[in-house]
Amino acid sequence: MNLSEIKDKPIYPIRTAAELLGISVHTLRMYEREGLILPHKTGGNQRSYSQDDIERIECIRRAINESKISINGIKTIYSLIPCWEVVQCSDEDRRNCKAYLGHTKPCWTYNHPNTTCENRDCRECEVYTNHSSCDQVKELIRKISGN
Amino acid sequence: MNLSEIKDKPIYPIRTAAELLGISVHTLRMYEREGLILPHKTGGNQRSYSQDDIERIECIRRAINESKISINGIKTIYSLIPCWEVVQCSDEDRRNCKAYLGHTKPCWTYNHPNTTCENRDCRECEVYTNHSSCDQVKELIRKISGN
DNA sequence: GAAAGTTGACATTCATAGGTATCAACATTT
DNA sequence: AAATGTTGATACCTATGAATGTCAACTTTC
Repeated sequence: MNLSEIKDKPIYPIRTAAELLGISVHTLRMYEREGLILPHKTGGNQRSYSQDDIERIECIRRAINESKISINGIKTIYSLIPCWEVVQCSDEDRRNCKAYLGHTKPCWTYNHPNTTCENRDCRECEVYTNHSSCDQVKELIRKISGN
Repeated sequence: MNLSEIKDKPIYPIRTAAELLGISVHTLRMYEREGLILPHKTGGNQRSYSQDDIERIECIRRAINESKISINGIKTIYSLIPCWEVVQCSDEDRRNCKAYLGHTKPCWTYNHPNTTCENRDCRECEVYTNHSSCDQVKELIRKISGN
């Protein structure tokens, strides 16, 4: 198992994750309801957080507490990620895709029937895993421009 | 004079603009200090608002009041506009450009010495004039992707 | 089987962002 | 000349977003 796989291993139950982050269990569920995070679930539907999840949530909390970006602001920023370039979906897919067309919710909060994304697990998708900070979002926008 | 020139004619002093928008004079100055708007100035350094300015501010207020995006969130979203593709600046320009590299403030809030932008008036620039809403920002990101 | 998890609802606390008000000293507009 | 504008500071209000707590009924974990 390589490093990136280790970091994505779900190891912390919700209470432990909350303690590590210094926030309440309630808040973690709220972030999930808002579509900011996609924690692993056990067979019995219990949340389980990886080291990557912890770092992602720390990043989100910096945006809220230090950069003073509201949760709806973060959702909007995530919705601007050019996911279609990452997954290289078809023009046909794009024409019907709420994530491609919209600008309010992250792409990973939508169902994607009949598209390239329908068989992909958003949790594993680079759009989700590599873009927790504004920094990374802008880097992608720079990268896709021009070619 | 064509329609777009008429709509950009500075005609309202700050008090009138505030009344049209139903907000205080103070709030208008605050939006400007935050870098959300660039009103015209008279020879005597007094603000003067055009119809375009009014519409832009209405758009910003919808983002704040309806979409619940904080001012810092709006600034961050504006900072993601791929301005470099609009003005077609050089690679050299980009390497030294705070707007290209950063992700906290709109490009029109920076000075741009020794770049394509240094002789451009940001007020007239399409980056500023055509991207007051998230809708328009995303549309540009879609447009620049892939070619 | 005890501890910790689940969803959903509801009530509440706390901090602060967004917006207002006022002052002074001064400049511009009409 | 009077009205309206400027910057900058300072103090203040208030609406609300972020976060917490609790309860019930139930399930999963260890």
